[in-house]
Formats: sequence, structure tokens, C-alpha cells
Amino acid sequence: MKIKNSRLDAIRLILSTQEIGSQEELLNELAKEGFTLTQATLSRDLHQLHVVKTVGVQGKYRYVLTRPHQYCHEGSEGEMHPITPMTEINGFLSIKFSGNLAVIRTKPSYASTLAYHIDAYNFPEIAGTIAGDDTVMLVISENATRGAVLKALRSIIPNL
Amino acid sequence: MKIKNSRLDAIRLILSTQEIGSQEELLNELAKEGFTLTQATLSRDLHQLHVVKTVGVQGKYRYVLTRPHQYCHEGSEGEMHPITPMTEINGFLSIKFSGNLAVIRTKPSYASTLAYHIDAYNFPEIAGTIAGDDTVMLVISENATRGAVLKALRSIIPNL
DNA sequence: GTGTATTTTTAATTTTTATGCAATTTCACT
DNA sequence: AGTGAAATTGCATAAAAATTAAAAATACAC
Repeated sequence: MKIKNSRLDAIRLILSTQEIGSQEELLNELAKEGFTLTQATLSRDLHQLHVVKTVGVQGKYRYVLTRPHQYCHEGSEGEMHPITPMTEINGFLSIKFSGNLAVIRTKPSYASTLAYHIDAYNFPEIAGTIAGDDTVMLVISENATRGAVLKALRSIIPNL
Repeated sequence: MKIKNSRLDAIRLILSTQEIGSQEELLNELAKEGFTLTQATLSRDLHQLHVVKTVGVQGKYRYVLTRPHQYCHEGSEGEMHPITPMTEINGFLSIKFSGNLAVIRTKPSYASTLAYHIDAYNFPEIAGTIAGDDTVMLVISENATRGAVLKALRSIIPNL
């Protein structure tokens, strides 16, 4: 489960930073990260993560996450149980990247709180943020990668 | 396209009232309503409607709509144009592009309503929006063109 | 109406995804 | 460490979905 969980993390990372259109493609990306598995297993992983194949730009198919991150510990019958930490910055729904920006969707009215917390950390990867009601727009610092931004955010947003 | 449109309506109706887990199943339901078509056609219909196969209750798969209803009639080049619903989205004044951003000006206080409607459609071409009082800032998805964004917006903003 | 262009449709096929089953591994508890 | 229950995995295969190429239907100008 050590392996499986880090694989699930890798899947989340890949799906949130790249446009993946088939399981095989995703399998290749995972291989680059050192995960070897079969399509069968991947199919099950995607099912567990509630990943969805949708229509992206240019009419291509694209796999996307539909659920916030699950911190899991096992329930009795295979179902998992998300645990919610005390000090939670919540309301997070999704993140998308475009150019040097990231667009974070939140539950209604959560955006400014989330942005406030992000700003408070002064992450070097993040040049700044601006918040609406349910959307935070985040400017990525020059030289910072999306992965680094995700990592930074993940440290303060439980369900990412 | 009379036939096609009423079929798309039927699909929407069925998907929003029943738990459909495969295209074949949906095909049967459509047959009951008098629509005869092949799986190939259905696959394309679902793609066009941005229907998504997700994980429902009990871990079963389920097809769900991801877009508000589109009243469609033809555009000139094969793409369809939803017709603006009764409740018209107005207040739009102008749009300008810069890099992967678009700046939309609106009448005072109209921005957040406009942004709300744009968000509601989850256009793949649009990564997200953020609204002030009379300005909407819009992030264009990667790989999406300005033309595609305009087309998407035009489908819901009458005077664009 | 007739011809032309475009859209919609299907049949056949390929591609992609899901799953039954058996083998293996992990985990909690002695 | 040893044991049993539960979870994970790969293989093989079934099932499902997407696509291709061609045919049929439909609109549109003349």
C-alpha cells in the first residue's frame, strides 16, 4: 500500500499537470516516474480515484480528477474513509494550469480565505494570488515549475 | 437534424432521470422512446454533449451530463451553437485578449454574474475566470485558441 | 426538380477499458 | 514468526467505446 498510494499520488500529479487522453498514455508517464503496472491495475486505480474521461480542448478526450485528494486509511470493506485534519484549509475543489497561471476553484465564498493562506506562506514558487468568490487566480513565479507549485500548495491544502 | 436534436434531448432526459451505466443500456432506453441508432452514433452524441462516465453510488459506472442544457441549432461549420436561454446574460461590453488571458468589460456590477455563467458551462477552452465589478478576467486553457474561446462565449453571450 | 455540398448515419473494425480468476503480498493479531 | 483475512496485482479475456470509410439523407442554390 505504500507503493499503491504513492502511485495514486503520481497519477494525481500527472493528471493535473498534463493532458492525458488514454490509459496507455498515462501508463507511459507513470513508467517515466518508475511505476510499472498493467493497464488492468491502472483502470482500477482510476476507478478508485473517480477519474473521468471527458472532452478537453480541441475535442480530444482527457482524463481528469473529479475528487479532492483522499487521505485514506482503510475501512473494513475496501471502502476508504477520508480523514479531515483539524487545521483544514478547505473549500478547495480543483486546480488547472495555463501558462504561468493556475486557476483554483473553491466552494463558493472560500476563495479569499484560501488566497489569504496561500499568500501568508510567501512561497517562492508563487508570485501572488487574486481571489474572487469561488476562484483563486495564482501567478507562478518565474523559473518555478508547476510541480513545485503543486507541492507547495499541497503542504497547506489537505485535499490536493 | 430534427431527429438528431430530439434524440439529444431524449438522451439528456434519460441521463438525468436514470442511472445508465453503458452505452448499450442507453441505446435500449432510447429504443423504448422510438429512437433507433447504433452505438457509434451514440458515442458521438455523448461526445458532443460532453457526457462523462463517472463512478456512481455502489461503485457502478454511470453516465452523467456535465453541461447545462444547450438549445441548439446549426452553426455554419458543423459546430453547434446553443441558443441563449430566456434568462439572458447581458451587460457585456467588450473583450480584449492578451497572452493566455482575456479581459472582458461589462456594465458596472455585471461582471460576477457574467463570470458565474461562463463558469457554469465548464468550457474546456476556458481554464477559469475571476470577476471584479465591471471586469472579468478569463484564463484561456492551454492549447485553446482565442477563436475557440470566442466561439464558446458567443454561444452564451448574445451581443458578442 | 437537378446537381452539388454538407451533414448524419451505419457497418465493420480497431482501440480502449473493465473484470474474473488465481497468485501474491500486506496487515493485524497472536 | 505464524496464521488467516483482506487487499493488490497481472494475465487473459470480455466488454465497451471510438474511429474509419462509405453510404444515405438533407439542405441549398440554381
